[in-house]
Amino acid sequence: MQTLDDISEDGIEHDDLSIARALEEDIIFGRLAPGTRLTEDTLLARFHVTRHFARQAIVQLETMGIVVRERNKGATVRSLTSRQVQEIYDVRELLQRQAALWIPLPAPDELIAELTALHEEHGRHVESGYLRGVHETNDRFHLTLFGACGNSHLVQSIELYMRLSLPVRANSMSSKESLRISHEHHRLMIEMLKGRDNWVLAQLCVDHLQPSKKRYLAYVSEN
Amino acid sequence: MQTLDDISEDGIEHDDLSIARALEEDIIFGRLAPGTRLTEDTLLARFHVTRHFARQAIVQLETMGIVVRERNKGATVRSLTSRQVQEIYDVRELLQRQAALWIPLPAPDELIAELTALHEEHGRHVESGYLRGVHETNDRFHLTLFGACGNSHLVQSIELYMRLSLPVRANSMSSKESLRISHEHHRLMIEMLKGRDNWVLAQLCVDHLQPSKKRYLAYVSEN
DNA sequence: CCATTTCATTTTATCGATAATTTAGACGTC
DNA sequence: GACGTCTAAATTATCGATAAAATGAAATGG
Repeated sequence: MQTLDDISEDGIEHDDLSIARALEEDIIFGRLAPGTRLTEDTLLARFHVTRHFARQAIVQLETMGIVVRERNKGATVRSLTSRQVQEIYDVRELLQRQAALWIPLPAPDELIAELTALHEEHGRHVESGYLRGVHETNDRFHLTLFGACGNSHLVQSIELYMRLSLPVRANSMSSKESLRISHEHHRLMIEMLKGRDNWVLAQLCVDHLQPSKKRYLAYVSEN
Repeated sequence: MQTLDDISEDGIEHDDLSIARALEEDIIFGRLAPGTRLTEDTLLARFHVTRHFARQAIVQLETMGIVVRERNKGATVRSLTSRQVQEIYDVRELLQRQAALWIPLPAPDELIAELTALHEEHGRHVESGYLRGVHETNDRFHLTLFGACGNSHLVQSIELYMRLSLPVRANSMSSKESLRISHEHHRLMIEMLKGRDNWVLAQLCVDHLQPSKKRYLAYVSEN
């Protein structure tokens, strides 16, 4: 297992937000396993920033829900029990289903166009195996889609739960086959946006969440 | 209008969390109007803490969603447009309805007992006009109730949205009549917990939110 | 040999000072 | 009088140093 110390970030200017983003990526790509300790000094050394920023970044990560802090003990990458995963996904499904139901159908052409563009970029990244791009366009796709529901607070909560499920989704990034299935789901969603049936769309959005959840739960139950 | 400077907190030891709580209370009781600026120096003077804690408290309040920060400009108490209130309440209703639906009925006796105790305390505070107590027992009542759904993440999100709607709920604290109605709702909820009909309970929980929302929306529309 | 205490090390928490940024008002120019 | 520029005041952002707390290893006593 690679440790934090092996990763260096020379010559890049960092603030607390970019540190948080970098670490977020490390987690989804499995470079940082759940439970890993995150000491301020390590971040200090890796990102060449002052203690203030390292600290701030950890606070950031905590409010983003991907790190847990204990007083006077520092932070560790959040690790999820299967119970917690179940809970998180129950709420994710609730939120995303409702967002889908609230999207006015048929959706306007600009939205379709925007999503189609994201979808194509996503497809390219899947085929070329550029995981960072896959992850990023995937999230942008969903946030754009759900953004159409018109309730920005709901979208914010959806975003929060997307981050909470980061370690769960990490597994699914490894197989090109599952990425292709996910990509196909996205295509169907765009089709549904052209129609008038919110319920089918909502069901599709919920079904879309199942594979990575199931894969993760199966994975933890055998350990 | 009372300003921040008029309030002093001599002789009390504060950390960032207690400052956040104190300010939260100021907001719900209307002592701090939405839009009010919150400078670090003001908090410094009021709570006699170091800059570090004042700052931390503001960050806290920001993540709690009751304060907005702009870079290099400081924080202001969040003010909600009617659009935002509508959005927040749409999500609140979604979350609380689902939580109610997930509560296993009939509820265990211990839960009934716990809620009944809270309910009685709430009633006493209403009658004696002790608003701080009303607010606190009210929130504890709801968190205990929804906690019975078994999904701690859902409860956390419900809590978040309770805080987001703080300024909305502030209005309803002023009239004893509306507090009594609210109190009666709680009694009905406890009754429902003894039965087996989740849907009635859920509807009651949603209806319970309407008065303060409507009062607030009516209030802002006439200005 | 086990339990307990002490102590050095590691790590986080807190602080006051300084730097950087924004704001608003004074001033001059067109 | 409108417009832009320049300062001074107010305020937040950043920093390095120090304090406090937790941890684990070594020493001590039973």
